[in-house]
Amino acid sequence: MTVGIRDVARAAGVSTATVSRALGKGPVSDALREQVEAAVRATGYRPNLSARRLRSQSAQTIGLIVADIRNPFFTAVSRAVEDAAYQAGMRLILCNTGEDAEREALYLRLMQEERVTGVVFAPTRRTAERLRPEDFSFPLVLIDRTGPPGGHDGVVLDNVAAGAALVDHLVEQGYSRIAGLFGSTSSTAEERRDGYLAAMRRHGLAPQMRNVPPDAEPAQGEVARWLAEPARPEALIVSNGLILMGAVRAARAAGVAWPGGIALAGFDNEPWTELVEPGLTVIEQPVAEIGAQAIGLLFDRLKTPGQPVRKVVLSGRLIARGSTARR
Amino acid sequence: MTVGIRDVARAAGVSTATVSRALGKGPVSDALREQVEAAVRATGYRPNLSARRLRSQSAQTIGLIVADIRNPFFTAVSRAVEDAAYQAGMRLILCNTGEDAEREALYLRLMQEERVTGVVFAPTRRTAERLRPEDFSFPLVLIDRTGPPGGHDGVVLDNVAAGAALVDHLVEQGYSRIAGLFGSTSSTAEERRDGYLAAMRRHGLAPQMRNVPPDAEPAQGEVARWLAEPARPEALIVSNGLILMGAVRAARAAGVAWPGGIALAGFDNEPWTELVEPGLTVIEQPVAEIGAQAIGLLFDRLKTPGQPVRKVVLSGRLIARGSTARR
DNA sequence: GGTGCCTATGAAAACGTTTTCAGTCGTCGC
DNA sequence: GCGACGACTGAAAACGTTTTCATAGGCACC
Repeated sequence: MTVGIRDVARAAGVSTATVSRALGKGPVSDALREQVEAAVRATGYRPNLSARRLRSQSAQTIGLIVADIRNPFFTAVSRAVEDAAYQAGMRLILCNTGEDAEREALYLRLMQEERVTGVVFAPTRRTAERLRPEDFSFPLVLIDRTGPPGGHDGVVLDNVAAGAALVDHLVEQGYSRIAGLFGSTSSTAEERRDGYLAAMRRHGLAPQMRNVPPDAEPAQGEVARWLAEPARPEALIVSNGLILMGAVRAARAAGVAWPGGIALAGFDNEPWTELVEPGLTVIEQPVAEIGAQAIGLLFDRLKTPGQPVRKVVLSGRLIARGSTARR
Repeated sequence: MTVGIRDVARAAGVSTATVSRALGKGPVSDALREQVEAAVRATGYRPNLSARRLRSQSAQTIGLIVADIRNPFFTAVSRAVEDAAYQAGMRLILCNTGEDAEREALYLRLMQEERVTGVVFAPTRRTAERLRPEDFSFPLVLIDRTGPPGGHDGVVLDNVAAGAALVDHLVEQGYSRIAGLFGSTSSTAEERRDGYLAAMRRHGLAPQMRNVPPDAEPAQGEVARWLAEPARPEALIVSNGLILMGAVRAARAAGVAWPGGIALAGFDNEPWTELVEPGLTVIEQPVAEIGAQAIGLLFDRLKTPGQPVRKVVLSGRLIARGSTARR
């Protein structure tokens, strides 16, 4: 029915071993190699990757597990990962967990069954904590969020510094009643909060913090309530792009302008943060670099399995815009 | 080394066939099934999917090939496709082509080699034209863009109607010098242009059209030039979300306000189109529905291979905002 | 009590490759 | 001219499953 390597071998008048070598990198005479290539063209042969993987015990596949591909941060990172992967001749399996620990476990199990070459994973805090390297037969690189030290390679933003940078910037612009709204499921949000807290203390200011599931709708609700309270803060720092969107929606809905009604600053330099008027002050993450570094760490570990666990910490860049104009 | 089905069989005191049946749906006595499950737990056995696929000739995998996952339209669709796929017990392989015909061909070949169950594909116009069903051994469902009639199942927006709806809306709002800027690589843009053209003729207005590669930067450049010309149009209709972003950037950069300087309308109800001030009038596409329908068509065809080719045409929804306020 | 059928099970074949192993042939060095 | 060696090739094993095929046992029916 479907044409296999034996059909090609027969057409070329050689053995299947020779066909395999001609298509791979084995030693074959030029004459036979041409015969084989002609036979491949004639028969329209396409190798069966399942069979190849089974025999060669190498999947040439990397898995990408993120919370939600619609989060622009993950979208951008995934594109970088995909580029790097396909450039190395690997395919990409994509999984969305929706921040659900059960689905995370499910997909990790799937990766084991696929016998993937490696996995790039942005875990929830809960999963990150119980992630034990010895449970996995492939390199696991964590992005955005990190586990306990010494566990897995990872590439993250310097979140503490970034959180502090936003506070410093706002203080410099003349704000003092600076509140923080942070995501409740990731270690990333925690670190940004820690940076916020430390900087507030350093400036001798009273922190004011809340937590919220890291999505636009819950954030919008929380900010709406907050804006309605009598002691509304002068400025609000939020811990990711989706929460920032929720905050902007809430402010619009309540008729509160920024920075006049409340100054806004957050994370992720998504295109729209510039287009909103006034533009939003954000910490830009080097998304492409994060994806590329993750694949780099992964390949390094494949090459040198025994090397010590590495954590690449990248710096964010503060982009000051109108939303935090001088008070 | 790694634990296989024979190890489980040995541990359970049964044959590998019984283990396979116990894990699948074959007929096994309750007693043995429990023994097998215990053995699986004890050994930590994980089936090898490559082997399973090879033997069972069923990959349980669907491929998704889009131009760029960072295009929010594709992001949203991909999420819907992924949800539906995993719900059906299938995995998703993601490919970005960057509107490059060569990569499209590469990835289609990859899908053949993976022996995937089916593929959801948003082809460029050039590839769509030469897409012949008999070249593929799996169902291929086209989304967003469509090929020659009768070729493959597909789900698309009613682009002609949508393009016309934007014109009608602008005319109703009092505009007459309405220009159109359309993407140059997809049949979708062509159809939207056709709708634009037809509606302009119907209203007795003179069309004014340009083409541009469907990305933000080229669009920004083109719109910037256009805005600088003496006979600037009163209104501009653009054919997708990225081009709309380029247009907005160009207008901002040139200090041209909307709708005063130029009215703007486009496609894709992305979150930021609402947050920009004034908000942008767009045609909203039912993205989740498109993804779900694509998987639906795919499964239908697997079940009933011989049925006639179907094309699902979904209607867009006009969301009128300030960018096209009455003139 | 024999015949036939149905269910549960195991042995072994099969899936389509890559890789090992054992040559074969020509060439080189002496 | 002969042994060793190297480069190329083919036969067959191997990868880890599922599936086919055969068989054993139990049960119903006459």
